[in-house]
Amino acid sequence: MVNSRDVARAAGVSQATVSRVMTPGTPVSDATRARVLQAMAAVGYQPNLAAQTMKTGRTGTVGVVVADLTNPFYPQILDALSDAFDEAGYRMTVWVADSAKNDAALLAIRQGSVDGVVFTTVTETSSELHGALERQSPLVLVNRTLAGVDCDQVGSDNVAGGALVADYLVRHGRTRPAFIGGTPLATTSQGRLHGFATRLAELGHPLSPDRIFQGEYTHRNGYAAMARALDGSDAVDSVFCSNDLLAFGAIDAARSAGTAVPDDIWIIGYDDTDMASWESFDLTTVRQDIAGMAGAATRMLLARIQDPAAPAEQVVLESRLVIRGSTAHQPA
Amino acid sequence: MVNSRDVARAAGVSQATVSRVMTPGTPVSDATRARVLQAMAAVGYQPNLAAQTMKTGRTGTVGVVVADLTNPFYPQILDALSDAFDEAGYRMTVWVADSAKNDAALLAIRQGSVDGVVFTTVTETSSELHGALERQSPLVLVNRTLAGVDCDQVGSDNVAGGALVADYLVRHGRTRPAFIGGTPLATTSQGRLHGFATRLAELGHPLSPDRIFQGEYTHRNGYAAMARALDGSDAVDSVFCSNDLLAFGAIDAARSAGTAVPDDIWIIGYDDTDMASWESFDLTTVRQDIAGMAGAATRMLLARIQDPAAPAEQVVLESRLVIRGSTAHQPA
DNA sequence: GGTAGGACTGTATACGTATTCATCGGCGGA
DNA sequence: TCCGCCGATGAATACGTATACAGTCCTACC
Repeated sequence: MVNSRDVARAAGVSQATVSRVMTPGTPVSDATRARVLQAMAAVGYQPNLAAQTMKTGRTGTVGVVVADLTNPFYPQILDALSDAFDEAGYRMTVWVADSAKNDAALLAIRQGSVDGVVFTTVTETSSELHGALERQSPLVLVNRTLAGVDCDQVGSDNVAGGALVADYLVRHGRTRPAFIGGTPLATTSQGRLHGFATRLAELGHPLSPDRIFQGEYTHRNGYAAMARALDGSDAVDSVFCSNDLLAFGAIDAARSAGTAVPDDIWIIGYDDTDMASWESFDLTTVRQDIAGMAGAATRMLLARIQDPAAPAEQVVLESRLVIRGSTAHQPA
Repeated sequence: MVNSRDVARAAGVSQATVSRVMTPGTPVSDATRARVLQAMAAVGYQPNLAAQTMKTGRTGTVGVVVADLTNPFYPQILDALSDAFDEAGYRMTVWVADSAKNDAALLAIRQGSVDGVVFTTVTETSSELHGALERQSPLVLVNRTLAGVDCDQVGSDNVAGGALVADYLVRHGRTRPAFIGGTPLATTSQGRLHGFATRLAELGHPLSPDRIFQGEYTHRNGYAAMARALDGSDAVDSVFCSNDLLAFGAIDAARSAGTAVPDDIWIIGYDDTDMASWESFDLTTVRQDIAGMAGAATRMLLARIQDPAAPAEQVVLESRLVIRGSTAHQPA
């Protein structure tokens, strides 16, 4: 492994000068700079990242915890985060959380292997998380947020999103909706249910508990819940799924059962993933600004790394309803 | 940041002993070990990864380059790789390749920020790649492989897979197939097309060039290609798509055009991603052993890191046809 | 009972870089 | 002409860990 000393020898300068050439804002004459750069190219020098990290305490790497890549929402946000960090000159380490990988990510901060972490899937307040916050470790919660936790968070207004759907359904005479939600541990699902149920009640069509189905955020569960909803004695005329993946499962279940969408039943999702616009699904859904979330998260995390003691910032993005074929197009 | 010296002071031992406690195979008395472990817990010690890396030259991190997370194949393989590396005690850095991220990954090896890299999406032989191989950098090609390049590779037998499909179609009287492929730069698509066309010719039903559509591996392109295929004057009775994502697009296009699947046209994909089994698609497809590929890649990369000079290994996994509803179920 | 050897632990050092401190030369102002 | 300042560079050091080396003590065996 060729190091800066080798370059120095080749260029006839000291190791310190080689280092200076790579550090902006340090005085080096044009002549020596040129000589050093040429020597670097000649010997194929690459600075050793571990050594740089040890000296500066910065790794130039951030971590991202994502759950369940089979939910297309996460690849999309990962994609957006990747672009954003890339542009900022940061590398990105990914933990695919099947269980308690959150703690692994927090550990990584303590080990100094990442400068900060983005969580996309926090479910509860672990003691590890609290510890990390007390230690002022740079971290940002995206998507799933936690009320009452004093740290940078960026999410969308799930309550408002749920209310949007309630408004839309009732306005079009769909007053017997069901709700298919993700795990109750997910704050996203909680918020959407809450906003949905509350607004329905306000509009005089309260959501009965036996029309609420909850489980993992999977296609399979969306399918199973929909099957049960269709089986119920009372006729459900619409279904609000707390994410697109569940909605896809629900659509598939309806299709299997011979129930027509949207003629017999309306289906609405949440996220507006790319797949929602595919003809097979053509899903009416609440659009989340995924790129906006990723952009805000990146900005906030980098700012936090700069100044760990700054006051926490909480960003809430607007959501809006995207109407497609899984609900009837009513000409005004 | 608390370091091993702090632990040593707290435990009343030398820094070297603290280090020994963490290194298996070094002699430490039970009493000291206990005292040190207790001190570690008391002060909240976490070893500094950068320093460890600098001493040992090993980072305990591997890199993975994936392309296009919107193709469900990649999340699945990423998931599998994540599990495998996790179990092996390695961290995983992910590059989401939108362009020339391959070079970034190779650079990372030279910078010592990863011990090795898995490529899932190599398209051509860059000079960077050659340079890395000459430098004996540990790297493994998965999925897309390169003939004539002397390095560890694991892929599936795309030629055989294409032939499987040809056999199946002709056996069931579908003799006017079209082929919708990914970019010709992708060795996977090349191989599948080659196996498909060759076997068709052998069976007396050569694939005419105007029934070959190629483009990016996207839903959109699958849709567009299918639309054109349906527009053609001669009646295409089946379509082989070189991955599932294209097939989903093709199914959507057929659905939009009012062409019934499988009654009017058969559609076959490649990969057997989870989504292929969703009722909306119910896609006959060539199953790739994704977990097997990930497992082999992990094993090979770690072995390569152990011994960079070992002879290169090339693994080819079997594929098999999974028959579903997008082709007619013919009772024997 | 003496000694060899093994188990354990402390001291010292090196990994490759960034950065402080000191040195040197040149240049401008008085 | 001389002094002082600044730009440019080299020498030296520290980051936190792993490990070679050396020392100490104890046990076991002759």
